[in-house]
Amino acid sequence: MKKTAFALLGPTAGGKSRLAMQLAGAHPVEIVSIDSAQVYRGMDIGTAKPSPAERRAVPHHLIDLIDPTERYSAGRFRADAIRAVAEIHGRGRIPLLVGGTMLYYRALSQGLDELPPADAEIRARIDLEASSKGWPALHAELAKLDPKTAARLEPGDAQRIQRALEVHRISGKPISAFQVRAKSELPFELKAFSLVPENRPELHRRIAGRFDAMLKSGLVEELKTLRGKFPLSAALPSMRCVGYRQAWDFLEGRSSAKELREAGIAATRQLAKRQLTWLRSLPGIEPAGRLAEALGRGPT
RNA sequence: GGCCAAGUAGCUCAGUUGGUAGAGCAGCGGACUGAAAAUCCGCGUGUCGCUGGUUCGAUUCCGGCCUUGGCCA
Repeated sequence: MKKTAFALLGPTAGGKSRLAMQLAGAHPVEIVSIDSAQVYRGMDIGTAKPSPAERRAVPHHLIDLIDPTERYSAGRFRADAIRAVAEIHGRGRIPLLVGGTMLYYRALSQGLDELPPADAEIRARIDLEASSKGWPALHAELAKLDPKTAARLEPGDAQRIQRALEVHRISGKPISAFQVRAKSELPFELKAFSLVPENRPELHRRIAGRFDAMLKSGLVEELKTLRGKFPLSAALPSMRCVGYRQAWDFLEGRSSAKELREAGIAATRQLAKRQLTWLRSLPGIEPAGRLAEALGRGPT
């Protein structure tokens, strides 16, 4: 019989971490982060990482994996998460995956097809082409190589057009040939729950409150320190994270303190909205209210 | 108190030589396969400050009033 892992999903600032810590007080739980931003070392304030005290009280995994100059991926998350869950089971404890990066959750729960990994050099070359021709031209090129993928992508969807061209250049095959949605079995059972604030105004209040708290705790200072320590650029995935992107503009003198606050809060709301869209589309997710009960009875 | 300017979408503003109006941002919905806190798509009725007048018709022209900012007392 397969062992079980639990997942707690929800929009940012929705109270997931708090609930997770609470549950960890009552059950032998270790937390696995499902968070594409908490993987960066040194990005603590803006990603609302659990505090050192919380991490001492309850083991947390998949946090602080890479420097902000590096890149992570959904594929790597899937492998890392499967390994972390196995280790926790090996210790006779319960894995609780907590986070809001829904692509990572889906990659874990539904699997990923075997695609060639990213290639920084090819991406740089495609970026260069795009800057002279524009993305619609590259979309037209893609239409010749991979009509199926081109048909489902918008001519302005830079990121996906680039990925599709990248896969073709690496493998000589269209990305659609890889995307067969192969069934990939997880070595454990995964039960997912979602925590969503009662209403939108409440969520928005929490988001504003939390962003103000981040500014007060020194989000801008944190970024300034990171910029002194690493050769960062605004194009890096780490620097596109909510809060850091806006703080970057502020440090570059492109926005005022007031604009930083407003843009940061708006970006967080938009993130939360996308997370809610994901949550509505994902199958088999139960309300978080049932999680405590499930942990209590679940055979681990 | 006098003079001047501005009052149009939640915000910043454009516009209508008189035929009831549109951008950006915000917001809302959606998509999503190794960058995903990313990337992209769709959605715009609002007493055009209030009130009289002129007019077939006023958000637009004229008068008065109100509010805000500036200058002068």
